[in-house]
Amino acid sequence: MPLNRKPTLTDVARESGCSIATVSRAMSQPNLVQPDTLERVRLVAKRLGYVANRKARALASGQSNTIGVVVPTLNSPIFSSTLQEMQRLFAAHEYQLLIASHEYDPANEAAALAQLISHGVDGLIIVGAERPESTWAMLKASGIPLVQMWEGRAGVDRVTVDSFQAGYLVARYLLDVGHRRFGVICGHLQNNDRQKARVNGIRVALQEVGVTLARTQISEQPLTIAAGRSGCMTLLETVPRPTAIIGTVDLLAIGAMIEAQGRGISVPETISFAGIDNVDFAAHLSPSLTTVDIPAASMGTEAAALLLQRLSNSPTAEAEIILPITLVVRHSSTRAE
Amino acid sequence: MPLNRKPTLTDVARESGCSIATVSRAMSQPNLVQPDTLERVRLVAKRLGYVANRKARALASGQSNTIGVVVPTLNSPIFSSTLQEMQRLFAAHEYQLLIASHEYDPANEAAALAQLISHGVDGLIIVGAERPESTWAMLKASGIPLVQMWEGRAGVDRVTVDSFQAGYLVARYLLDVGHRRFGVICGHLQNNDRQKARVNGIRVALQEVGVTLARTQISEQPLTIAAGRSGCMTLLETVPRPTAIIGTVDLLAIGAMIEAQGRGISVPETISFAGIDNVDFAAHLSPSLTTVDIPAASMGTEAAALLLQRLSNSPTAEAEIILPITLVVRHSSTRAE
DNA sequence: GCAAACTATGTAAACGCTTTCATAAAAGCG
DNA sequence: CGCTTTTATGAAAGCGTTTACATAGTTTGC
Repeated sequence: MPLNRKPTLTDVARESGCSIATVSRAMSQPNLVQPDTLERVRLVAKRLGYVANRKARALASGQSNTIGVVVPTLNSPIFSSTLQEMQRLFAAHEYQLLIASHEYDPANEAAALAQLISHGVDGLIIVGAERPESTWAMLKASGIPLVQMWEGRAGVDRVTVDSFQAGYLVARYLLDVGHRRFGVICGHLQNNDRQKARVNGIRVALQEVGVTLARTQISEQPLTIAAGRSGCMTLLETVPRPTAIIGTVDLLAIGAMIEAQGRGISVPETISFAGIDNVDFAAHLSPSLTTVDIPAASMGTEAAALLLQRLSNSPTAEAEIILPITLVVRHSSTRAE
Repeated sequence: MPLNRKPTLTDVARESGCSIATVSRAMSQPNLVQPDTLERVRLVAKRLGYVANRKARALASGQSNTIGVVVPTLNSPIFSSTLQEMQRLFAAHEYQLLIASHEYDPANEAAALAQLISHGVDGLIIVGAERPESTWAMLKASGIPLVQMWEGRAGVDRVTVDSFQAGYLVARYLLDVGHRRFGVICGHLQNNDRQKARVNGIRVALQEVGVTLARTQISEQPLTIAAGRSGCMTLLETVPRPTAIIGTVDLLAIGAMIEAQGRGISVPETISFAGIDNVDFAAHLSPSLTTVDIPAASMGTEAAALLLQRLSNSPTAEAEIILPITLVVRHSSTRAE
C-alpha cells in the first residue's frame, strides 16, 4: 500500500533545492519567481504528485476558495437550475460550492449559515430577505461578502426578480380576459417572502378592479404537484366556483389543473389555470400552462458573477440586479365567458 | 464598525484563566475537563461569541467535517432528490456538503474530484463506476472513504440499483402484453453506465423473445422533455412504426408521449409509452406514465448512512447495498392489438 | 502507607501553507 | 562608475487549532 503520506511544500523544496517560500510562490504567484527556477519546481512537484493542501492554504491565507450557498430546498426545479448555473460559473473560477438547505426553517438556516461561516467560506449566497434579526446580525458580523437572491434587503447586494409583479402580471392578465372569481394556491407564506409577494401581487391586481380575495379563496400548500391537486380540490368546493385558478408556483398550478381535468372539468373552457415560474415542463403540458417566466438560471449566473466581482475586490457601490420577468400566455387559460 | 477580529482560543483562554489546551478540550472533549472549569470556559466563550475556526481545526486534526459529492448535474429531479436527502442526513451529523457537478464530462469530473480531495473532504460520494483509470487511481491514492451511487465497481462501497433490471423490467412487461416493435429513447451512452445498463436490459429482454433492437430504433438524446419530443419524432419515422416507445428516463418518455399526443396519436391505444425513474410527475400525467420506480431519495439516505458508518470507523467489510426497483404499470401503456 | 494508576491541566510541538522582512544580486541612471 | 531601484530568494513568524507529553495532585490497592 503506497499510501505513505502526501508530499508537502517541504518535500518539493528539498527535492528542488530551494526554500519552501520559493516553492509556495512558484505555485501561487509564478511571476515572482525566475523562469528556470519555476520550471525546476514544477517538474519536481509533478514528479512527486504534489497537490496543495487547501486546509493549510486556507488557514494561512484566510481564503478558502469556497462559496457557501443556502437554499430552502435542493429538490425544486427552480433552485436546482439556479444552483447548476452557479456551480458552473464558480467552478470555472476554481471555487467550490458548499451547499446547505434548510427546508424553510429559520433555525435550520441560521445553523447552516453559522456552520458555513465557521468553515470560513469566502462568500455567501442566500435566498430571500426574511430571517430573524439575529441571523442578519451574524451575517453582518462575519464580514463575509454576501449576495441575496430572489428578494433583497437594502444594504446588501442582491439579484432579484419582482415577485410582486409576477403575481400582479398573471392576475392582471386573467382579469383582462374577463375573470372575476379566483382561486389561489400558494406555498406556505410563513418564512417565505417570495410567496408572500406573489400573493400580494395577485391581491393588489384584483383590488384594482374591486375584487377582493377572501380567505377561503386561498389554499396554502407544500410545493408539490400532489399538493396542487389537493389545493384544487379545496377551491372547487367554494361557492361560487372560481373561473380561474392561479398556482403561485407552476408545480401547484400543474397539480391543480390535473385535478380539475381528472374530474372532467374542461380546461381552459370551464376553468382557466395559470402558474408562475415557467418550469421546463409547463410548455409541454396539455394544455400548455400559462405562466410567468422567472429566469432562474440567469439568477444563478448573475448572483455568482456579482459575488465573484466582490471577491476580486472592486469595491463598487451596493448592487441590485433586477431580472426581467415576462408573462407567457399559453393554452391553459382563456377568456371568461 | 465593530468588526474587530474574531475571538480565538487564546482569547477565551486568557479571559477564563486557563490554557488554550483546556479550552480546546472544553470545546471538543468536554468530558476531559472538570465540570466547573468547563462551565467557566463555556461562559466566557459565549460572552465573547467564540466560534471555532474550522480551517484551523481541519489543519490540526486532519478532519474537515466536510463531504464531497460529485454528480453529473444538479438540474435533474433524480439527482436533486438524492442530494436533498443526503444533505438532510449529513447536516444532522454536522457535516457540510461540498457539491460539484461535471455535466457528464470525465475531465470535469476528475478536476472536481481533485479539487475536493485537495480541500481535504472527509468522505466522497460519486455517481457511477465508469471513469478513467487515472481518476480511479487518484481516488485510491487519496485514501478518502468513498461511496459510489447507482453503479458500483467492486472493491468500493456502493449503493446501487439494478439499472439493467430496470430496463429489462419495462421491456419484459411490454413484451408480455404483446408488443414486438419498439422504439427506445435514451440519454447519451458515452460516459454514462446507468444509461448503458438500462438500454442493455431492454435489449436482452427483447432478444429473449427473438426481437432485435436495430440502430434506428434507438435515439440518443439529452435528458430533457424537449429532447424526448424530438427523439419521438425520429422514431415515428421508422417503418414499421413502433407500437411501444420506452424512454430510459421518465423525462424522455414524457416528452415522447407529449409529442405523439400532439400529433394526434392516441396513447396508449396506438402507441404505448413507458419510462424509468418514476419522477413525481409521472403519476400525474394524462395518461399517467408506466415506469420503473427508482428509489432516488433512499439512495441518498443509504449512501450518506454508509459513508457516516465508514467515517465513524467501524471497519466493516466492503458493503454493497442494492435498492429494490419496481415496475409501476399505469395508463400510458396497454396491450398491443 | 507507599507504589501504581488516574485525573485535570499546562507546555509546546505540530499541521502545511502564506507572507513579511531581510539580503544579496542585478539592473537602471546621471 | 557609485548610487538607487528592482528582482529573486531565503529565514522565520504566524494562521488557530489539536494533541503528545509532562506535571502535579488524587485515588486506589494491597
